[in-house]
Amino acid sequence: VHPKVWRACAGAAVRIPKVDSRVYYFPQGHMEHATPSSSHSHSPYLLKSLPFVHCHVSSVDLLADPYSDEVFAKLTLTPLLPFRLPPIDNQHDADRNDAVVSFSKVLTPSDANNGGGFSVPRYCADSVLPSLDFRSDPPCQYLSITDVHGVAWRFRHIYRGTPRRHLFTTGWSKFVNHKKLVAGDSVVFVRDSEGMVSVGIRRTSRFAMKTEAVEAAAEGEGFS
Amino acid sequence: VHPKVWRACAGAAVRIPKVDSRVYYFPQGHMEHATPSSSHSHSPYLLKSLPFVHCHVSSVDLLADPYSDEVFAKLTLTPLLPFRLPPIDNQHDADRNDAVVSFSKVLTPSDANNGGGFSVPRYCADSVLPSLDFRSDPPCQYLSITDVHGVAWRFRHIYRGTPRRHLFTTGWSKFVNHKKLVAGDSVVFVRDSEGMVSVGIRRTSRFAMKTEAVEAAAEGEGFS
DNA sequence: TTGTCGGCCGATCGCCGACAA
DNA sequence: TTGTCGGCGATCGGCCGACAA
Repeated sequence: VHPKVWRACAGAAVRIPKVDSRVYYFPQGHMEHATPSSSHSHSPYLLKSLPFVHCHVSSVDLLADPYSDEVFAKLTLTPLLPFRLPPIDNQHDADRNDAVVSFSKVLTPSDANNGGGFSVPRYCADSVLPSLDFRSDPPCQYLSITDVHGVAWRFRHIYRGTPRRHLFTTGWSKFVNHKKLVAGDSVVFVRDSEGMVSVGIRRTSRFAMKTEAVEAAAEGEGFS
Repeated sequence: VHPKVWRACAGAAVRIPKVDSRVYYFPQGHMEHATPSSSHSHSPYLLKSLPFVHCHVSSVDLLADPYSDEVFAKLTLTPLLPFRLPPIDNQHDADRNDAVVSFSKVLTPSDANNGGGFSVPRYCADSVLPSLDFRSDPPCQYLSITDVHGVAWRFRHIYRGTPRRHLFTTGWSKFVNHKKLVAGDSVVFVRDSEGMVSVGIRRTSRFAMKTEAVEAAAEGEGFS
């Protein structure tokens, strides 16, 4: 998954440490996010005695679940128990220089219901999507937008109605049904520096379908 | 799965040994049916040196795959290497006394295509299905038919057209789609001694979707 | 006897502007 | 600006008899 797309899907509040940085691992927080069956069985002594563990981040993978499209981060940590190194800069992003624009919208019932299209917020159409040719009436174009797996989805983007508004019509309901989206889920549109548009989704917290993804996401959110 | 339904689905050619009987296990046959990756790795010496092994059947389970509906038998075998006991009677079926009637049909493209019903062969309608009330015109009834999992399927059974023929209309395509049936697959209708009608399916040999079921079925077919 | 076809009717899908929040 | 609604046209599912294999 492209890092910029991943970040847009995960949301602005999520911070992921860089490779080779140092972080503090909070076992208690990880335990509370894990499933009840697997969490309370191993090494309670260690967990209780160590509120946090200083670790070295040896790998960071930004991944997406093939089934649910949920994004999550997989971190490999190496404990640095005897040492105490000053944390290095986690702020600087190597991928900050290439500009991307993204827009996220929570799906309304009208967006998610079958038989409906998608109301594209004005700002999203203006800043993320390719601009329409307003000489035609109504202005209309077909967009090929790729998801986190690289699969391209084709949407008809039209500007119509009174008053005028941006809509996705043809292709939208197939996307909703295939991704099993419901009202309350979010979609994220991202335009990278070359003008390519991607789409990601973030599901509302009606419980996750895949425990591993939840645990891994919790792992990521535990750091800051 | 009820033994009679299981047998109708598996086909008349399939013979399954009884519990506590003695059978000969042919490792070579089992190997050839197993997947290439798992078959050629273990104990080739034993397999080559023993063309068949005399075994005691300690359990027989007639099962159906929850996803594909494919029926298969699971046998538990105990080798009787030092002994040679005369095989006991495998012919007598404890469940032979209760009479059942069954009919099997290979699905035509018209049966399997969407938008189509199912042509019920005359003999199947006469001998397996409850008889219609021919005073109404056209004669028509709704049938509740259970599959191997005990799930009931409702079919509209009508006798119409010129010339007259038996058809399943409403409910049939839902069954075909849910079971993912295609032309060449078979359906089996069974009426037990109490008049209850069941339906089973047998898929054509475009390759099986679940390896375990194939191996187990091959295990069953290896005996005779 | 029964497999396939074209006709046809009704249900659903999905595009539309109206209107109001 | 944008969420929801009713209208309605196109498409599709699926029931039908005709006809031939």
